[in-house]
This record gives sequence, C-alpha cells and structure tokens, in this order.
Amino acid sequence: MLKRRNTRQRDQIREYLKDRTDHPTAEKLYNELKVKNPKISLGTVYRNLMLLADEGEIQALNVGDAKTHFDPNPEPHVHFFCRKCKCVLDVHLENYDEFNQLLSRKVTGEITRCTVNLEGLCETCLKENVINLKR
Amino acid sequence: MLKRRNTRQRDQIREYLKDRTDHPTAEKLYNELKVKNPKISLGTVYRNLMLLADEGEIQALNVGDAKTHFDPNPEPHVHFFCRKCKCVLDVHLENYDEFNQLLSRKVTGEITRCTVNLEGLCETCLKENVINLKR
DNA sequence: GTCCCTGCAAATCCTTTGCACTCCT
DNA sequence: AGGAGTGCAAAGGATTTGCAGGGAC
Repeated sequence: MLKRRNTRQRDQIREYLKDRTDHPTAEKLYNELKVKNPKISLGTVYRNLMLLADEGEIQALNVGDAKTHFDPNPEPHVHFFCRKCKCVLDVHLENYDEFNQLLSRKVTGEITRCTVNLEGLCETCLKENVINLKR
Repeated sequence: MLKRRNTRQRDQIREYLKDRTDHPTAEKLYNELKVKNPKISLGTVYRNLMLLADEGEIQALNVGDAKTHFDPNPEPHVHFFCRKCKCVLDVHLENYDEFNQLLSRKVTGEITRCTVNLEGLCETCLKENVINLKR
C-alpha cells in the first residue's frame, strides 16, 4: 500500500480548486498556479488532479469538449456545457438518486458511476443571440 | 451553402456502421473498411463520421475512454460503458423524454442535447469476477 | 469543367511518462 | 536514509489539417 505525503504543490492545487464552480481544466489551473509558484509543472498538476479524483476528493468531468474538467465537489450531479462560450455549469437535481435507481433497474451488471451532461446555450449566450437577431 | 456529393467511401462507412450495436471508434471502422477498400484513409473515415454526426444521421459518443464512439442510431438514449472489457451497450429507457423535461425545468438556457452515461461492469465481466473470487 | 472529396503525411492538441533530482517523514 | 513527489522534456494517442490529385455531377 502506497503511503501519501503532503506536498506544497498538492496543497496549492487543492486550495486553487476549492470553492470554484467554473470547473477548470488542468491547463487553466496550471496557468493560475504558475503566478504564485513559477516552478510548478503541468505534469505535476495533471498527476495531482488525477490522484485527487482517484481518491474521490474531487471529480474529473468529460463534458464534451476534448478536455478534462475538474470539479471540487465529488458528489454526483448534472453538468451543463455551453456550446458557445464553453462554460460548464452545475445543475442540482433533487431527485438524482431516484433517477439513478430507475436506471439501475434497466441494467444487468454493476453501475459504478452515472454521468448526466446537458449541452446547449447558457442563459447569457442565449440572450446575446436574441440581441444579435434583433439587430 | 455546400452541395454534398455521394462518394463510395461515405457509402461504405454508412454500410459498415448500419445495424451495429457495438459503437465502434473511427479507428476500428477504418481497420474493417481497409479489408474491402485498402486505399481508404483514416482521415476520410474521421471526416465522414463527423459529417454524418453533424447532419444528425448518426451520433458521436463520449463514453469516458478517450476515444469517440459512433452509433448508427441518432435517437438519444442511455449508454453503458464497461470499465473492464471497454464495451459500450445501449440502455433503452422508456421514460427518457420525461427525464429530459424534468431536467429542462432546472436549466435557464437552451438544451440541445442530453447525454446519460453509465459506467461499471457489464453482465459478462461481473460474472467473470465472481468466478475468479471463488477460485 | 467545376469543385467537393480523397489519400497521404505532417501537424496539433491533450495527456502521460521516464528520469534525475528534491524534500517529506 | 528511504522513497514518494517534482520539474522537465520527450513520448504518446486521438484527431485534424494542408495539399495535390481524383472523381461525382
């Protein structure tokens, strides 16, 4: 069994991701971390984000663009991806568990994870589109 | 406006994907197509699959491995991805539309697409695991 | 004949990895 | 001291793209 150590880099990554709702990619986080710690490397950011995700402290998301996004909230919930501005939003569904159980009954096998992703235009981009149409 | 032409390659891709339930990747399809048509190129396969998906004739899936899988059935439905054997299975949920409408009410914005992915062990792999445990 | 589509190979993008060195414990 | 973790750069895998020639209409 592997014995984990605390490192400054890992703590910084935790700290920078904590309380965020913008679901940054590894690269975005890396660029931000570089400001405080110019020596930090992209490989380290990837390694730690994956490690934290594997241990269930955070979650890794595939929303539909090619990149992996990271969410400090490890609880399963729905995500919305905007086709235009590429933002990723949380959607909290009170009956998520119910839905999962409904699904489970349809599958012979073992479900470890259920991912629901919505795609479209976020409120902001939708408004902009309407404004552009009016012009 | 672009005027599409019918090509032998596009027709072969349609033909090879039709009626399949194994959700092949571009590369898998390419290897199969090469048998009949050794000159076909991977780029062409990618271009045509993406084109067919953009036009809504088929659908492109992100199931959780890094690759894009293709489904000849363009109708939205649930997919199950097996962690062990990497197979992708269809799950047909009769109340899928209901679920979608439930979700829509939670989102301010416009939903173009709703994707539900399950991940775990398929029936076959689950059985194998049990057998291995018994030994 | 036009110009969309192909084959080919190189390029690109995101992510992972090997290695020597660092620094927690 | 031991070995997990880091920085760096190179490798890797999937997908896209530029371009010259080919074929559908």
